[in-house]
Amino acid sequence: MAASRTPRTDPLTLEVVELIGSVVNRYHDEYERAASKHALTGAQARVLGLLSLEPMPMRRIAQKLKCEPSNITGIVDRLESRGLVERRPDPADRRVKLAAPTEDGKRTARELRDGLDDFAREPLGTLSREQRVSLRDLLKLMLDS
Amino acid sequence: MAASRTPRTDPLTLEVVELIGSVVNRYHDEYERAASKHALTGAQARVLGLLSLEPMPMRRIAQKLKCEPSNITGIVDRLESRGLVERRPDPADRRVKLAAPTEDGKRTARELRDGLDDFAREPLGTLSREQRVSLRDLLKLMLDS
DNA sequence: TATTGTTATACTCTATAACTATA
DNA sequence: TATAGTTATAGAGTATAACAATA
Repeated sequence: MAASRTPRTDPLTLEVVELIGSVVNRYHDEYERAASKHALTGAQARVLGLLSLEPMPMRRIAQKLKCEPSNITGIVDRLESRGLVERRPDPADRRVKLAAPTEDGKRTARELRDGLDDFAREPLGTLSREQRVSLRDLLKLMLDS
Repeated sequence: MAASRTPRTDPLTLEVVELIGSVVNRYHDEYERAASKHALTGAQARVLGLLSLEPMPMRRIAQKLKCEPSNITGIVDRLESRGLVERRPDPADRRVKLAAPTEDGKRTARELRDGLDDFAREPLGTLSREQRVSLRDLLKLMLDS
């Protein structure tokens, strides 16, 4: 009568959660490895990658990274001292500083992105095209919830 | 004649990598959120979760977490000072200290694990049983590479 | 008054190197 | 001599609170 309601005890779901955990670990390791190849920390690599898509105010970086704005100051400081990022004034609001990647920073971001290919090539390389389509559709479905 | 060889430029693969990145972020956020509900950091939660499966020497915790053994001292110190973990002597080797969860620690680990249900319930909840089976099989295939 | 970025502070995680007690 | 755990140290990320410049 009372249908089992909690996914808590569903072995299949638990197995999938477990597997996703493994994927998360593997992805995370690859990301850190790619970053450290360029002597960057994970946080620095994330900020650089973000800015390579679009320059933005310090405050918005913090929103994207879900951390306090005060932290961004130090991270951008370190990227700037290495010539990968620069701070520009915002003509529209003199309080705002726009962080933007330098040419060197753009190149580093591109190489960093390519470094993730190790992830694409290995775990994903074993899947056929059809399987990758299935995986894509399932992940999209998941993330749209 | 020369078949396109690099997955680097394959849009489908890139899309899947992008989606996996989103899943990684979501999973990571849920994990941190569950940990901070118990006033634990991510590293503390990971160690506690590990020990809840099986008590082990300090050194092995470091291997599992892929960090230096010296770091584990502090993390276990903090867990121990909160009564979640204790250090026991190893009868077989007096150099070794076995870290083990207390009853309180076991309960916390269990609650932490249940906290991940938010992840299982929401993103995974939208998938049918058949879709979860497909996802499981694809992830297994990926991780076996 | 409110907002942007910064500084100051304290805590945690991290790697490295040196130390201790065992083996 | 080799190994397990620890300590000491320094760098980085994090949150909190207070500050200057600007809106």
